[in-house]
Amino acid sequence: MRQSPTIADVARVVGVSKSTVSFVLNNRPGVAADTRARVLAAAAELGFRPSHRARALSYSRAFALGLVMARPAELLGADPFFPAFIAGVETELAKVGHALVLRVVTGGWDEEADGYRQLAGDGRVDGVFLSDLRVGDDPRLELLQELRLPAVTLQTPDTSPAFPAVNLDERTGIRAAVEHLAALGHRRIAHVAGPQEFVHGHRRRAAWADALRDLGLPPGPEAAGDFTAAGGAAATRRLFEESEPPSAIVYANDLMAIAGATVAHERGLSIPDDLSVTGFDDTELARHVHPPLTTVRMDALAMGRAAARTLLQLVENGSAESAELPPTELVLRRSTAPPAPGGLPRPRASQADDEPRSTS
Amino acid sequence: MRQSPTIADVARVVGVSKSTVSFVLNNRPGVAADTRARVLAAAAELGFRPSHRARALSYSRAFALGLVMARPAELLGADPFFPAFIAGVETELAKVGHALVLRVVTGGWDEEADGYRQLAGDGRVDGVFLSDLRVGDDPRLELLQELRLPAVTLQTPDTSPAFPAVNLDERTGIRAAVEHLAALGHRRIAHVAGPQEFVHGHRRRAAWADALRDLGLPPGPEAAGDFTAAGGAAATRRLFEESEPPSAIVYANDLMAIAGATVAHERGLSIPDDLSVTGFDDTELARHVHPPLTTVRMDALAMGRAAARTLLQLVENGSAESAELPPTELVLRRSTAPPAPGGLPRPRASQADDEPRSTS
DNA sequence: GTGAAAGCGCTAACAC
DNA sequence: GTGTTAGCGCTTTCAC
Repeated sequence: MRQSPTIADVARVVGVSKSTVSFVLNNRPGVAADTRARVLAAAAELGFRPSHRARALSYSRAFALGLVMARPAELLGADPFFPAFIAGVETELAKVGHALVLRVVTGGWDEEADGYRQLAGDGRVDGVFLSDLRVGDDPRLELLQELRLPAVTLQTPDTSPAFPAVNLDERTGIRAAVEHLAALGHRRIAHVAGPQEFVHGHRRRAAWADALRDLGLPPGPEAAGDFTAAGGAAATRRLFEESEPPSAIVYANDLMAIAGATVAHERGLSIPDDLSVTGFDDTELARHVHPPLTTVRMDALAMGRAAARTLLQLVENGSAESAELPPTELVLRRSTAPPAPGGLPRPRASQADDEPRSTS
Repeated sequence: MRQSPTIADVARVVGVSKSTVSFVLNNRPGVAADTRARVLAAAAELGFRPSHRARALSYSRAFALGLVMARPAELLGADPFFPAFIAGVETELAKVGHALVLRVVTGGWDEEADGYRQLAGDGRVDGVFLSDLRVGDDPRLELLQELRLPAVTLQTPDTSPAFPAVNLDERTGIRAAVEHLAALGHRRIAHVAGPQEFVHGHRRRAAWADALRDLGLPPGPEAAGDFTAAGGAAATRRLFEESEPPSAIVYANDLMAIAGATVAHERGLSIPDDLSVTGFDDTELARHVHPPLTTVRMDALAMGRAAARTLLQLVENGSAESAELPPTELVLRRSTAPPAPGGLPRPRASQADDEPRSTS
């Protein structure tokens, strides 16, 4: 028990050869039932555990999948996505004995590219998850093909998809938010956007813009954010400097929405009476800020699970279908109300809104 | 370039043996300068990258370190600690070509123990980081010794330390918070604690209690939280039900503080006029809530870096010194002020704000 | 200085 | 059915 027992130890104890043991352990046919039983018994007896390292060398596989998180360090702690996503990924990987290896790069593209190059070159992983897809030609797509590293993208890129994707319909939830605000009487509905170079930032903005258009509302004012609280606060301040400030703001994530609401408070505005706001993500905190945040729920855990399953399949089979997740839904809380001039007495009687209510 | 070139390819090109190439690549002495140069040139030319898998098998080392995150899945996204900690760890590991492998366990102790067992048994990692240390005998300590898996703990356990630790002085920051509140005139300073079975939860509470005692103030009321927003809100409500509610609350983390402030708002209390609150962590959001949160800053990134360096050293040398991080500091913002002259106003008619916890 | 060969623990042809 | 043998790609002892 000082050294972990090997396949050879098991073979010696049973009195068979290594290959027989290997066959049994891998459930291969062609082993006498009796022998099989004795091998299994001996393996259990010795506490045999196959060496992952030896298997990896033999199979030329890492039995591990990789995730490169490229984020400025400040944002990492605030972003609710990765932890939940990772948890989802891991639950699937653990089932099949794969590991998740993580790289964090805080610098620019070069450092990020190096991250993938090392993961691939070292043979540390058999495939990677591609989050934060960039609009247009994401340079990582080409890089990964060059590296021959299988991947699954979060969201399908606009360009020809080289890899299977996990798709989350963000549009439906945002549209529901805009429709909800319009139904309350808002006509000047702004957007604080995420970075437009990212697919998710871009799509959320497009969903807002399209919803306004479809409702026959004028294009609302907008301000660029960066998904950070500081960026959301700054963007909100810019919106307030408009000649005609909005009566409602649709934020591209909860963090910016919460920071934006704070800016409003500090201007002496009351939410939702003077300004309605909506978020995106439905972070745990969303229901615990004042007022509780109306937001679009997205299931990062499910996304992680789906991504892991898809990537595992791709790695095993050489191909995999893209996965579709259920559409995002609007969660009504108390940060939205009719606009101030209308002055309707707020009919907010039933607010036990723990269940998402899709308005579509 | 179809197959990654091996040490044998390099040897053949140069016209030397594999072992010579190996010697050169590992900077071993005893190779003619000329030969060495030719080997290096050929390796560069071929784009040779040593196979991590083969090295791992030869050295019987994984060149990877592990982190098991044990958290209910729903809460993972809300916790600001892990992402920042991981970023810190990774910056150090990347430098020396090690990988970080992650396990997420959402179940109970059995699942967690299995996580460590698998990581060790598979030889996936050479050591692990132990976060969320439990007070008293943390069962993982014994488990890891049994598994012969090197570890570094975040905070030194109360019991005989079997592993080096990375120590963060949380006490100083909390004490500063209590002293700050006392200096403002508060005499009834409450605490919303983290789980007392965890070292960090326990120490933060102790720091608060000790500070009160040292200032000659009466022991304040307290309520148990669980580091989640929901738990912080519930604990805060319990404090308000005291016969003599506190005029200030020291929270064991920002998340609970923000949720607690929301509860206060909903009772019609104004922060900081009617109630002062302080947090712990200094998350990005802390400065972007209303009012900006006075809190204790802790540097999870630095903790990750220190932990990685310590664990690497332990794995290399077989022993390592514990590391001490700079003491936490109080960050003054606007959630603290002198107590209201008349004491705490009677809470407004309390609304039915016991939102059931979402389970998804 | 350099090469041959054994070994890390497993898989997989190919004989018997 | 089972054993023998040759890899997977690297390190390392030991001759030369």
